[in-house]
Amino acid sequence: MNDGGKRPGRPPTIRDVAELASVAPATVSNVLTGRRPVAEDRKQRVLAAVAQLGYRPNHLAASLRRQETRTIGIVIPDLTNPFFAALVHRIEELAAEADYQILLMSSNEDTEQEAHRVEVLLARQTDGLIIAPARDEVSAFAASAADLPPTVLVDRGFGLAGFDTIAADNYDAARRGCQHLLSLGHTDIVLVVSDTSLANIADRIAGYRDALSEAGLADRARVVVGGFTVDGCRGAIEQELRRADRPTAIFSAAYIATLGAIKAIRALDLAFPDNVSLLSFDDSDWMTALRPYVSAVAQPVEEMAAESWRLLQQRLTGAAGDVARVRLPCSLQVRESTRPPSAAKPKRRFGST
Amino acid sequence: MNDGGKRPGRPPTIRDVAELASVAPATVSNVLTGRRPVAEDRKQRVLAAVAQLGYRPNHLAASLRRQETRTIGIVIPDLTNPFFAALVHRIEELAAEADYQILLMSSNEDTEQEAHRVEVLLARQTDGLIIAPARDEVSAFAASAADLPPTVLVDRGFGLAGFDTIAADNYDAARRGCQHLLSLGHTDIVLVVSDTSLANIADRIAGYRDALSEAGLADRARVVVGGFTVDGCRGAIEQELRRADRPTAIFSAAYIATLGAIKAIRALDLAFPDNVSLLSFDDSDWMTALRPYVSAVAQPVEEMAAESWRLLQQRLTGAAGDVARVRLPCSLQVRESTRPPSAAKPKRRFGST
DNA sequence: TCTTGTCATTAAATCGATTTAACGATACAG
DNA sequence: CTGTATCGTTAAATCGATTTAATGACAAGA
Repeated sequence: MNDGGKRPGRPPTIRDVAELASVAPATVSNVLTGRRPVAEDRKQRVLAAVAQLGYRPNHLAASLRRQETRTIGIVIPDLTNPFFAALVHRIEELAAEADYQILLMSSNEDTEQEAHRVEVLLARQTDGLIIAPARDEVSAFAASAADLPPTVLVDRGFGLAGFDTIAADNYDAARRGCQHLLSLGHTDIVLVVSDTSLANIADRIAGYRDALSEAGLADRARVVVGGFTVDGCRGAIEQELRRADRPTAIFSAAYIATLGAIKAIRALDLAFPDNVSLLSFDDSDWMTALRPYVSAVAQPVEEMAAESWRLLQQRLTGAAGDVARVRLPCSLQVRESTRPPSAAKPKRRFGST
Repeated sequence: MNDGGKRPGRPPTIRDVAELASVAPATVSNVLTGRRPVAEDRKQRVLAAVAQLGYRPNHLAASLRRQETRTIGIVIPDLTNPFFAALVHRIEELAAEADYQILLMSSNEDTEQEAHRVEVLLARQTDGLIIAPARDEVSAFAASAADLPPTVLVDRGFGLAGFDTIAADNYDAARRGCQHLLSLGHTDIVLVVSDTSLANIADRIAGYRDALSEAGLADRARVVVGGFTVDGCRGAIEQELRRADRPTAIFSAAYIATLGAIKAIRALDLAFPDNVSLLSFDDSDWMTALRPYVSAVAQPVEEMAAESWRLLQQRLTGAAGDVARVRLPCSLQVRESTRPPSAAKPKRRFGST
């Protein structure tokens, strides 16, 4: 409200505060940062001046001098994917508690955009980076780990040299999911994935295949690629469901694949689990809102976020040792959409519409 | 890879580049920013030096000098709400195109946290702010509009003095939604909201009430408050559904309320639209994945994001005039969950589980 | 030949903080 | 009473860029 008559139109600087309190700028700094002791009376004068001027330290200047921005960059493929939204949400929360802020960028699953965004973050002197890479190669976003500030890779790029990496145990999760379906008696299980080029997905495929092999059904593996859109997945799944040897179970190995699967089943006037069992990778509130509850493999998003932040913070404070590789276990939520295959395969129609 | 022998361990500065190219730092700046002309031969020398050293301008230093950070702060109540996730996603995309980066913060629906986050953003010299406030008063996050850089308020705080504000036309949307239900013959329509203190919600309630009044059913209005959690909403709705005079239609006026409503209906072994019609505020992919498709009032998220960015950018470039107030229309998606009330009110059980 | 003007170039000032190093005052040991 | 240590204080240097203002070279005009 009252600018004390200093420098009209511009926010007050540490110099203004110093002048008003009749001390040196360094003293103001010492009061505010608490780095060095300041006599009580001067401290009060400074505090009063700060209050009177409504002084707010320019974080930019401090960052430049300190060579530390307390900013971390986060790059994710797509914020509209609830998995990444939840991840970012939690990381932001944890970072804020430690007085770190986040610069958020989406790569839109595109390596070129990703590389550009990382470049921008580097220019902005972010203290650290948390990246969920679009691809599993470092070359996509940096020449090498050495070119980057402390960086942790989450969800993708697991095990890349020089980085702390965190991912869900996709292999184990897919294997257990498939075993669950096998234990129900399914032998025709289609795995629906978005894209095969990601290690994540490759792991899920491997887990699925291994579970089948262990059951002596290696030759029954059927993997369908639906792409990164709901409609793409839906189309691919519809095609499978139209075949004469229709699968008795669908294991949708991605968030969009699940949406696509549900829509496909519905589009063909089929029902789960009556006509096909459905198992989803990625859990959400909707799984228990849908009519028969949808069984799902739940990724430990919160833990992935927590672990990402923990590892990054360790590096930031120099308390880190060798690069860490953390695999976090998924949990299998058996609900209603997975049941033994019905021998008759009845085709049920709906009353509505 | 090769640091040219300059300053080991520290990234090269403009001085290093200048020295290597045998020019003044100012010349390097002029080459890189293109603000003043530089002779071709020197320009080439500079560019070569930049490439050799792997020089990357320190954005912090530039920001400090230019008094412009090309950073905008975004504060939203909750990133796990798909509405806000989509909003942020789109704004980030648009901002990136204009070479602006975003600092993202969640207020967690809490005004204290919100005020603190805004304070942090101010200290960081963000050029502009986009806020979806936790409450509709300015006092929650600033003494007044004058204390803030160019700021637009989106979704909430519509019409607050001194700000560009953008919101969906909640009143009209709720009114039309209710009219739709009325036109189907419903007279017992319960409106479920999260919280009544928000203007947004008040508008929805008003639209709902007005639609009822216009139909001469003012006294039939029933508004249920479920809070900000799915379970809270579910509980509140279950209670309504258990009453003897069970409503024939539920209008869930928020994302969580819809989830709660669906879960409540299911928990009581009821079905929509057979036992109760269901109309959702906020659309999503899931609405057409659920068994009977869920009718919904769709908020224009993309447009809200676009308009937010457009207005902010106008202010940033000084091209703006009076504060703008933009109401964007919602669209009513009539699908399968809304139907005429059945006279018999049959209680249908599911076969499964 | 001597201005006058133009233009690329650069030395120096600047942005707003923090940190270093120097300083002066006081307290204490010898 | 002198010499040393301690401690709060501050002038000045610093972070790494941009911008201002001054410089010098050269061309055109008188």
